[in-house]
Amino acid sequence: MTVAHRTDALLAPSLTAAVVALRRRGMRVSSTRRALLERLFRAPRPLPAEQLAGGLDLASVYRNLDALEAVGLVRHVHIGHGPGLYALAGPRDTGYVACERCGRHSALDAGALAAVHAAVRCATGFEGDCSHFPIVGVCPDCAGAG
Amino acid sequence: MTVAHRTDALLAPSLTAAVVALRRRGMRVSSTRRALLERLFRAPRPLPAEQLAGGLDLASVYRNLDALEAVGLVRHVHIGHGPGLYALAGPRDTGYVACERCGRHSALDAGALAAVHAAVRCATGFEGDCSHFPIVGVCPDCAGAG
DNA sequence: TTCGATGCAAATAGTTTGCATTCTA
DNA sequence: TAGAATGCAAACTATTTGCATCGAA
Repeated sequence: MTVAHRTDALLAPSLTAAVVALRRRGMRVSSTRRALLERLFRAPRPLPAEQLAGGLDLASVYRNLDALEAVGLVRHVHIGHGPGLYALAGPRDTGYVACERCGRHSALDAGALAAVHAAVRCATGFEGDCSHFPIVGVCPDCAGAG
Repeated sequence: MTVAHRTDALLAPSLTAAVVALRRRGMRVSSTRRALLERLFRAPRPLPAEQLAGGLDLASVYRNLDALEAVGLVRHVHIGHGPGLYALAGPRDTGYVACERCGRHSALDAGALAAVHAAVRCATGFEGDCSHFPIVGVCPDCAGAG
């Protein structure tokens, strides 16, 4: 059984759609930005900026990731140590679980999210927000791989 | 209603107990280390190394926090952005919720933790580990303060 | 032909490491 | 008095910012 990198639909289902979305916002589509988008669409899992850069200027990559995230096309995950991991975004307001070994993340369905929120709220009074900072754990693949 | 900084017992309930625990491990109790421990016992909430240092050498503080954490007396929390936050440790294997605004954290009781784990496992197959990387959210105080 | 995006370099925050010196056990 | 811990300085990683230049719309 394989764990999907994304279990929900992308906000922009294709590179073309993403480009259209950007232009609609008045944002330009430079070669660097297009290259970054292509890499994001090809990425099998959330990746650190440095890995997404691969030759592109790191500062530009960070600026682009910020811009794309501000527009809602990209999301980043902080899993404790190590660099932030970036991936194309699905719809907001979902909760996520991220693997602390490989960085993959998976969405929680509405029921699971409600159950988590209820347990947390009831035990502590906290309002959990797993959409920006996911619950960290170990995915089945990594658990299996020891 | 006030949110407790720690809802569980400390591993070392007093400075004296902590010092004894260290010596039993063959660790020395220098003035810097003792000062750091005092500050940890006085801290009303998890604090960044820099704040715990306050005059002490930062490098030494980091080395000490690492050493104390290795021994299990201290635990640190990463809440996305910002520096790591350090606090005296309670018993392991508990789950935690951390406030992304003020850094306070609160333990999940066994029932709540089991509920969270079950929801996460069932929805995604992931094994959540909220003891090292807590669930991030907003505590009642911060939520109230807007 | 404008102004958003780029590339380079330098700055920053948080943390770690090297090393000679100090001090605890 | 051995070696753990310290303090200072320098290295390091991840990220941000300043600025002159370039290029997409």
